[in-house]
Amino acid sequence: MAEPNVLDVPWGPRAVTIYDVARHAGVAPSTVSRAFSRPGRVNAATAERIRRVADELGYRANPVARALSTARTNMIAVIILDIANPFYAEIVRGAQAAAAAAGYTVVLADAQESDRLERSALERAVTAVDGIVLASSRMSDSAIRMISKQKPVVVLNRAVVDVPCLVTDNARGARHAAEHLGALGHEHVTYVAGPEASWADGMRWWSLREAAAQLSLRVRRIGPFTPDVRGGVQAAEQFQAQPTSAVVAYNDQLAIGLIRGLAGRGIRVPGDVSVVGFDNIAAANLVTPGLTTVAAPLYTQGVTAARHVLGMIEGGRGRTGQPGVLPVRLVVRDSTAERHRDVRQRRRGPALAASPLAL
Amino acid sequence: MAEPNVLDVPWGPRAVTIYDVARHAGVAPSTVSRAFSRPGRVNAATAERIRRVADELGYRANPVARALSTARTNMIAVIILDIANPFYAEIVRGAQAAAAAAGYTVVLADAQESDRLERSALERAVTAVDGIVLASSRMSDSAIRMISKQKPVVVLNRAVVDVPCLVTDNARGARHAAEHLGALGHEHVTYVAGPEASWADGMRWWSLREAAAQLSLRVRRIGPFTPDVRGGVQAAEQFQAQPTSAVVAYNDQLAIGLIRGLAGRGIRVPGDVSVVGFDNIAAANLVTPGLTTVAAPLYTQGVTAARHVLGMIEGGRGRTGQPGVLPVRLVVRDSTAERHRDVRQRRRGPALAASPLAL
DNA sequence: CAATTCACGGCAACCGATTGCCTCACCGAT
DNA sequence: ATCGGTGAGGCAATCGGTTGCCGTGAATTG
Repeated sequence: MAEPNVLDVPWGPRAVTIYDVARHAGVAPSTVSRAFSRPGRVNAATAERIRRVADELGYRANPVARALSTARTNMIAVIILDIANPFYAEIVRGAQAAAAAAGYTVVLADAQESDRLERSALERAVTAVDGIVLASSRMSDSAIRMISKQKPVVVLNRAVVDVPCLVTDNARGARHAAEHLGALGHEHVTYVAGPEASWADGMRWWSLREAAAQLSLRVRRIGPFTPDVRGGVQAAEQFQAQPTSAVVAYNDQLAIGLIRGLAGRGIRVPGDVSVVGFDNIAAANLVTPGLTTVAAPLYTQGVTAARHVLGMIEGGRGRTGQPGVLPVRLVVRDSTAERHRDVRQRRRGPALAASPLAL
Repeated sequence: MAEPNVLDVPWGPRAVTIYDVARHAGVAPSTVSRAFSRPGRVNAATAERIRRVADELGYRANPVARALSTARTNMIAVIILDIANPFYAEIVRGAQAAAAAAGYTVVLADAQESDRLERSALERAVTAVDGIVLASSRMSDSAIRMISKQKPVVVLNRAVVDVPCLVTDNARGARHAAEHLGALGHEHVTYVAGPEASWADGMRWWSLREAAAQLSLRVRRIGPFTPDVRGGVQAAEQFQAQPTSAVVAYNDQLAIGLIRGLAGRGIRVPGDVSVVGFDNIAAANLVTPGLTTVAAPLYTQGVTAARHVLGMIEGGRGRTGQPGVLPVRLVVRDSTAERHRDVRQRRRGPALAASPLAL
């Protein structure tokens, strides 16, 4: 009778609050609140009764109200550039696991590779969450520093002065790639570059160059290309103009696209050209040939980043000194092989034959 | 002097509120609030002054406080089963675009294929967002109905009575696949099943069966398998015991894994076996051979779902009658071909030769 | 036995924005 | 001169928890 007909109301009667519970349990609202959030503060029997009443009424704390008074939302944002990029999946998983363990929820925001969208996502996030993991960003260093002044921020795969960062060991990765190719007899390596705004791209190219110099390999760079399969196909066209027997690509998508593009031009991998990628995305093991690539501990990176943010939320400022560096390893699959001088091997390679370069 | 040293405070002094703005502008807080949210309600000159002061002070409305009094968070949750599953990427993109257009933010929650995690994600979401898009779910119908009583919910790729749903035309998709295979001369099709809890799996198998009957094809079913590449590799083993010349897989990952697994056993696709997948994930076009698959308008599905949820939030209940059905199309690539009776074609197929079935 | 501590629960003031209602000033119209 | 209308702004309640402080009765202590 006093109960309104549930079917009439759009989405149920207004949710039950601590006030409802308090009334039914014959206590003050504050006691209800403490019964849940301050164990030991209220008498065990009372707490039990409150909990029972709350259960019967179907009470759920309103996180918005809680957030307003505590200034804690118990959420951290993970901002990724592109949800379609499998690279982020493991990072997100790791962050989610670490956050959940600490009672936090991860909200994911996808910037869709757009500076503008990233900004607006951040704009909202900064006021709505307790901390932020920027899993690679296209924004300027100073913009990131700005955000970092307002909320705990950890930046991934990029070094920003005065902001806690967590990067993978691109230098060592590039070195591994160079050594691997060198050991296979390659003497000339092309680097297929990703976005100019990418910090990782700079690191990878620079380190590859460095390593190549030490190993007496010659390197050159083509690009930039958009870091997806399409970009790789485009790269193939440009590569063909001046081919080399070995390629290191900014990431796996580029590498995969490149291999596709080469195949379309009758250039075989690894028969004619060896290709190394970066990131070890799931697809790297799906394509034919399997892609040799530099793998980073992505899950661990996610966990570490989230823990760090959480630490900054609870504690004080984070270490903003040197960026944390995560180890990498080279996963050797079938896209790299010994260099072949033997031209007979190339069955359908007129374009290559026309090239002045000896592969 | 009165200003505390910014460097001393963990994350800036307490954010500036409408009260600060009001004081500096010499008006009441309510006027500040209206200046922003109720255009025309305050004098243009006053509004302008308030806006200027707010800018100078760096005022940003606190979404939590706003949400508390309006009972609107302006967020919708999109819950996906597995962030690593590329299938969801386009859906999320579409939902995000539609939400953004309406001034809403999408928060993504990844259930990691776990009923428990999905539940807890939902548990939190239900109180923290205005509406929910369940992009496929492993929960029970009744649990979903429960949630749907509390907040606007739209379910994707699954039909739940009394809850607004949006599915792709699995029946037609299965028919297309069957017709395509039939036209290529295949007479016996194996369905490689996905999770039993998947509504889509049931639909696909059932419809395939139906279509096959009409086309006088014989079908059988193996599985269930986990809907990832690994599952597909396992399926290959089981398939080999009783091979057929054509296969329809629950989704692309399974199809890709199956092709891998078959290749490892010397069975070639499409030479020996034709394979059709579902979903048309990005990788379907990356693998070799390119995967023939049933494609659905995923982006559109995301847009539609979000619009629907938004409509329910603003308006009343949603239509819960028949589920909306989105059209599909068959993308023919290289994993399907004419059936070969010719055994010479199989160079390394002893296992197949041992089979009693004529392919 | 008096003094003090302690456990337990209630009161009420927040958190920051929104909004219904009221007041006041000023307008033209009667 | 009076009245109704209207534009502009302020007051204060409200959303639902949280938490500092206080009061009470009981237990502990010297």
